[in-house]
Amino acid sequence: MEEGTSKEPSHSCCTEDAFQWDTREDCDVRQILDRIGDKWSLLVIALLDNRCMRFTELKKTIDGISQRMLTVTLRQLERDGLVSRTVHPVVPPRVDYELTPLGVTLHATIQSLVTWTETHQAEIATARARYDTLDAS
Amino acid sequence: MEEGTSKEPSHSCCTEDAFQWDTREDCDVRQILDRIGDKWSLLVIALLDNRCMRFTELKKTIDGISQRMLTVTLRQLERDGLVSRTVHPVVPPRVDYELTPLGVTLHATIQSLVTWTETHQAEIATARARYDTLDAS
DNA sequence: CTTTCATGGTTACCTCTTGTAACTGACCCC
DNA sequence: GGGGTCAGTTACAAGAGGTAACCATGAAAG
Repeated sequence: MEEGTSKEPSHSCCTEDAFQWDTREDCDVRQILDRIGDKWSLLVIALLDNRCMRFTELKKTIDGISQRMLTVTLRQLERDGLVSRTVHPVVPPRVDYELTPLGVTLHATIQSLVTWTETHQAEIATARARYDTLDAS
Repeated sequence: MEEGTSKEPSHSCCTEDAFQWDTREDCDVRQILDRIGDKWSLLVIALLDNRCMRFTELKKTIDGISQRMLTVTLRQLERDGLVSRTVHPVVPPRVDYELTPLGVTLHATIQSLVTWTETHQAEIATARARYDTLDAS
């Protein structure tokens, strides 16, 4: 009944037409997704919603980020052209971070992710609770 | 001219009305974003587009993922109620992974992220090249 | 004049997460 | 009975990230 003896080449039970994008580690899409999908970039972009923020302000706002990782994350986002970094030659130093036009286009998508999360957090909490009780049985 | 002497409480140069969501490390939204924004979950969900896939199939498709991390990622997604795991009691074992209805709602958003990445990869590549040459000067 | 403080970092070190590779267990085929 | 398949698990190495201390500058405080 089950054709799982690995003789059957039809490995997928539903549609066969594959994903249309490249999953190779060295392709552009993967490299960009790795950046977006790291621990902090998403949060930084989500916070920089049509306003600029200073380094310390971001650090205070993003609970749990270390100074080093905020620096690293912002440099990467700057390198990707998503965030602009403006140094004001004053003392104490003042550096403003702001989304670039490209960053703004990404912000919209990321915001929808955040919205999804807000909308479905209760369902996920329920699923987790159920999974954990099943595990304990 | 520059009011950067830290006497000014108005730390933001643009709008002051803050982000509406919680950035605390222990809040639901952050925990879910941490899951979504890890190295592999995004890719798994993106690939499970209205079809089920077997473990080995996912492993072959997602270039660079290790067996261990695929196991861990799938278990987490299952715990979150985003992916369903179906074990067929055959030999050799056959396990099908599929998006749950909740997972499908997330897939739409993640797909828009992938689409954004595809659309703007050239711009990002350009930005990176420019940044790197500036750095070398 | 000396001390203190603030900002936006950088550096050394140590921990925790992830990758690597070998092993398992059930059964089929040869 | 030796080798192959699938879906893992385990021990260990490598790499990413966290922690805390330090730096430069100049204004303000004493």
